Amino acid sequence: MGMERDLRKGSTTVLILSLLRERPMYGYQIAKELKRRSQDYFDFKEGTLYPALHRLEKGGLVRGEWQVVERGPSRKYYHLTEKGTKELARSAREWTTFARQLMAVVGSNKGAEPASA
Amino acid sequence: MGMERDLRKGSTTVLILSLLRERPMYGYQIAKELKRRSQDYFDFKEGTLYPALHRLEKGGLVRGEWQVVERGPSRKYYHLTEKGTKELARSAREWTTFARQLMAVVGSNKGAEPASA
DNA sequence: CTAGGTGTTTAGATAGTCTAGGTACATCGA
DNA sequence: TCGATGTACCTAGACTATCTAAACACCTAG
Repeated sequence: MGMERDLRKGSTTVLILSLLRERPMYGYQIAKELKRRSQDYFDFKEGTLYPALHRLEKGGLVRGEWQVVERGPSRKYYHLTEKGTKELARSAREWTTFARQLMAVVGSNKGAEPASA
Repeated sequence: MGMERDLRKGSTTVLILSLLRERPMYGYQIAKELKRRSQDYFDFKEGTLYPALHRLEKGGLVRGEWQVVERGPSRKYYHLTEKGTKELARSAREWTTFARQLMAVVGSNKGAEPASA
């Protein structure tokens, strides 16, 4: 029923901003790094990643700069703007609240015995 | 940028199933109960709730039965099916994993000082 | 009489994600 | 040499969950 897909919706932004907080990165690198850190749990598709980066740049949260490399395709390095830093703080709080609220309701349904027979 | 909206995407199903695990409920009741328990944090809109219930029923996760009330509109009570119980267990695990993975990356960006100036 | 609460339904708009294609070049194995 | 794979970016179109906003029907309180 495509739930794995939707539960990730909206998390893309905060994940990207979180990585960029550490240092500037280019798109391909962001995807690889995220995959590595999560042991393959997060695996950004290009159709998700690049539009997201463009959206963020348009919104003024990141700024991208092309950088030519000796061998291989040029890379577009993105870094956080001041606005992006603030947005990261805001959305990190928001996700924390959301996760807490969700878990308060979902609670311990992991075992999933029906409540009453 | 509409993030509050998207972070809720996909959580609707697991929230509904979680409530129905306790006892059968009708749509309006689900919305009110969820709002109450979360101190207004969750506030299902009708355009989200009812299509979701229909989707779940179509998918065989819940079954609805009309019940006539003395005074006031009839109510459609939904209860978990066996399939729904299993799906609840699965998606609860999934959300837990997701929340853990997300927090591992987002970590403590709540304070949001840039990593290196 | 009117406003608001109960209770369900749905058409249409919005928007983030995925599929799947493209471009371009380098490297490695057969 | 040829093909597959990896790097690195871009995007059109489809999909779909959510929201807005309307409708319908009844009840109660002011």
